[in-house]
Amino acid sequence: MTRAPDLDSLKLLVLVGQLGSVGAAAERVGISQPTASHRLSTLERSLGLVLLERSRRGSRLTEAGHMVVGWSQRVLDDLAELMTGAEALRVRRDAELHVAASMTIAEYLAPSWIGQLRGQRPDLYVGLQVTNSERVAALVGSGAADLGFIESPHPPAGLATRPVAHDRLIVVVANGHPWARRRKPLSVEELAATPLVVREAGSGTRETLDEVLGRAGVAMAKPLLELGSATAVRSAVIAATGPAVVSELAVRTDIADGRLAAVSVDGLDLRRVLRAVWPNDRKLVGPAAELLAVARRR
Amino acid sequence: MTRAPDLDSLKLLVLVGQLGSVGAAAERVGISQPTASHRLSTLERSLGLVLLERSRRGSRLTEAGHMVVGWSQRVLDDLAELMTGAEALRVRRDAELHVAASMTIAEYLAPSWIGQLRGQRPDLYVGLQVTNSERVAALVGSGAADLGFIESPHPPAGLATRPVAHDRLIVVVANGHPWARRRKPLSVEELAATPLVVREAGSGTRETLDEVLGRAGVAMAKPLLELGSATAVRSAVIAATGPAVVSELAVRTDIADGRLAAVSVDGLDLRRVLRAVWPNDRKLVGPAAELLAVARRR
DNA sequence: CCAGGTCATAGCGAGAGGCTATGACAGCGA
DNA sequence: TCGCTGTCATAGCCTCTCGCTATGACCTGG
Repeated sequence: MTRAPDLDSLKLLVLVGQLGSVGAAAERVGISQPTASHRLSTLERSLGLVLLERSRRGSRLTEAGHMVVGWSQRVLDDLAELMTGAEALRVRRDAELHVAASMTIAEYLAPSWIGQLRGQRPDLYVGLQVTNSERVAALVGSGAADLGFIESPHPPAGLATRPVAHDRLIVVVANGHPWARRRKPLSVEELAATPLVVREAGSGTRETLDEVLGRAGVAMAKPLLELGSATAVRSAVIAATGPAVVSELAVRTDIADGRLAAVSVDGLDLRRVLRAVWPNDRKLVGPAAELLAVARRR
Repeated sequence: MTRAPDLDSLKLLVLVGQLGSVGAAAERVGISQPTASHRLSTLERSLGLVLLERSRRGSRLTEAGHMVVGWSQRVLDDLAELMTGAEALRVRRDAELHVAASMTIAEYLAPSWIGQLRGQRPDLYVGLQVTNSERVAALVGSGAADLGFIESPHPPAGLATRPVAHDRLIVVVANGHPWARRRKPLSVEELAATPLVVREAGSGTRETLDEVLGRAGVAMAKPLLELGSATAVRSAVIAATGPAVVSELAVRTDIADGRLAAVSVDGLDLRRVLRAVWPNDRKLVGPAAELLAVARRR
């Protein structure tokens, strides 16, 4: 059984690939050259692969090394998001820029935005508060937050607002599920009649779903399961608990590589706009304006 | 300075979230309850967040805990791909199913496919050989590989073939680059006249690019830089070395969250079909057929 | 009020992983 | 041809992390 490699070694490997030398990579991460050498050997042993072609004039990645670097890169990128996200949650109190966001945005978009902003301004501390869209509006309105991001269908009155991204709720099922092989879209009635795995009442995702179904003139069946985060819903679907309705942001990669199947529903528009909000009377300046610019590009 | 959390602790946290108890999660990963308890405390301290709400009847995730679990989930998923990928490279020799794939497919799609197949058949060992599309065809033709995946524009003669996915090369630039703010698409001539960061000659990506440009009647300028993997190209673009042409698979997430900008090119069709290939005379059976099925669904 | 469940603390032992010092070897210039 | 410089590897030591067991403190339910 191969144990999980530690992240520092992966980072080291990536650096060796970029810098072409074990010693240089060691210096970059602040460890001695022998230590780096030893760590890389350990990594190779633990993966059972030769990753580096060592010579007296430096080290180059082998074929396998290139592959592992590619995979490591993604692990490390995601880890960086985790770290910036965690930091933003942590420094909430005494940050220079106070951001409030609804859950989906906070989980899938905000860390990346904040990370990019901090790439431009490394000494800027950003605080992130996550609540539901209604409370985001209140926080921005009261000045407790400088900038908010909401997923609510109704832009709140009294606040300046601007769309930053689009999102769509989708019906997903595990691969074994009969719906995965359907060729015809589901009817709204069929969907409404089926017990689903959904987010808990009060969440933006759930609200959107209820409202869209209501507008289509149907009432949702009693949920199969109510869960407190998109991640939990996703896990339940993968475990084949049943169909679910969830933001495409949460399952984008699962669908891209076939782990989950998206089921289209006839005549149901589950798109929604993700918006930035800020106090109406103030023009956005400084870090808040920069963050908005980062969020808006794309 | 917050150090990188170790992956085992993240996994433990995810399990606590699912199982609702520290002890149960500890048992699941094969460590003692006190050890798990201690590790979780360490994780909380290192992130500076309270992740669990402990009670005498179990432990529940806090708000911050939910966020961290979501971010961790993605780190762990990527790590799982790394591990299956590495294993597939390692057991190449004595695997029960021999797969050969070109680089882009091997890096971005194959680990997920193999992971899903191994989810169904845990004791099946899959070996992965990565080379260029031409050699993949040769390996399959000679029987050295049971199933191949190629990104070449010309399906090789004498082999059964079936499309499994689509891919597209795209022009990407860093956000500061002038092209990032363009509203008009680039002309083919403009693109061809600009030195680009590209994959090395001989790679499927480079071949596709050369061929498409040739068909459009232009010749590519001398490359700014030639690199040996899509990951390296991506890094160069992020470092603002210059524009690059790379598979969308490599930069999908970067574009989705605005780290890189895609530039459209007028009248250039850079789509390509990714195909499975296998010997013409044999009907696919067993693991090879199963893997093809996994790759084809979506 | 005890039984069975939870999580936390204490103390100990082993091993991972850090460091410095040194060796081996290739390439380059004098 | 002979150092000089730069590469990576090995050896030996020491620290501190992280695992374990044993135990405590505390709810909940019978």
